[in-house]
Amino acid sequence: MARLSKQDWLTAALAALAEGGVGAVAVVPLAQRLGVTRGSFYWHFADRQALLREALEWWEQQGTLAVIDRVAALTDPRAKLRSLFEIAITEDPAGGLEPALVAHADDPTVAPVLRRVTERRVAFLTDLYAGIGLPAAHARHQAAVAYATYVGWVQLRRAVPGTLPEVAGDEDALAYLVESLANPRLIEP
Amino acid sequence: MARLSKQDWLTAALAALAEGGVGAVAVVPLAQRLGVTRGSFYWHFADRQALLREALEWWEQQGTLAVIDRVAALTDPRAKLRSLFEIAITEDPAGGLEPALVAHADDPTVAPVLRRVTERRVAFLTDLYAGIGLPAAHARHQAAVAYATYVGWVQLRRAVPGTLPEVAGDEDALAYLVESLANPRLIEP
DNA sequence: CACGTTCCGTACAGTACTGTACGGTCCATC
DNA sequence: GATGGACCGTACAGTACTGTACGGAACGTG
Repeated sequence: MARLSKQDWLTAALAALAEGGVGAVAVVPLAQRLGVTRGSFYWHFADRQALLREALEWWEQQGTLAVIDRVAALTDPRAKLRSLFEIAITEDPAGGLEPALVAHADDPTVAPVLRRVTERRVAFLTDLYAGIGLPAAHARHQAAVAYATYVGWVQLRRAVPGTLPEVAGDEDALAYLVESLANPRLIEP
Repeated sequence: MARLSKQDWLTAALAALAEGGVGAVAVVPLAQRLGVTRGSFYWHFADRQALLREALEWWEQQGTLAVIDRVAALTDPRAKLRSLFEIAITEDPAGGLEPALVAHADDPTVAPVLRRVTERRVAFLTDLYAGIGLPAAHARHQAAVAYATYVGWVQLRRAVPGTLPEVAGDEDALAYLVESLANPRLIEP
């Protein structure tokens, strides 16, 4: 398992990030897990932060845009909503990475990436809700609520898996969640 | 500001926990912020983990049970729901502490506390939803969704405050959120 | 005002990590 | 089969933290 590429370090960094947060993206532990010494790392990257930055950029490209593209291919707006939530909830873009990112949102390296991703996703959601007939402000509110639900759901699945079986694979609960988000009540503010 | 009590260290620990997570509950930085040296700490506590444990226990007592008691005093079940969400969202029990805890859910000290709190809250929510007429399984699902929304909401408020004005004090969005959670659709799974 | 308790400062030892410098190894290519 | 670039190991210096040991100050009570 000798001779690593830059990408090896990036994927290892994302895995560590998902498990232990920003603090876990440390050179020594990663090197041990990869079976090399830090000599390898400092050849590929300038420093610890460079690794973190590049790993996050890679995730921003892969994880977020890919899903949006897949859903945008559909035509029926309500089908788009259902499909989006199903994909987002069940596929779990990068194995519990999101909770870790949200948790370290104050980190100067994480913050801008998280900001961009959140913005893009909520904007996309807002469009979808507008597409099924919600007025503008209404759609924006519903998008915020729906995105919060998504964030909380993956967060809980990771935090208390045994305690809350609903968030961890229960078919009925999942269907309920998707329907709840795809069919918002038309509440007058 | 000399001569501290044990409680001084506990509250300082909770503040640090909210800001920087479990890793920020470190003796040296806390001592600096409190204007003393570590000599003080090791008189009050056996070690770092003792501080973390006692701080979490204190939070579990204060934060969670108090809110439930206040809401339980009301009679109308739907008013209970509204009141609960309003309190939970606006008062923010302990200043962004929850996101930090969820983030470090794998920490052996955090895990049991978080498990108990989540269990208690979801059970309480389930009762409330059953109280407004939802059948049992339905109520449980809705409780999970609602709690996820709450978790995500406070999480987002802390993570991307500028980006998502909805989650940070917007009156209309807040009202929309509360109504969404207090008036679930009656979806047949 | 002595005196024990409560609380804090300081010094020491130990651990885990970050960066840097440099020497060495593997490997394709010519 | 030598040569140069890609890759890794090792040693050194520096930082930030945890615990422990112990001496001493501050304080309330007799």
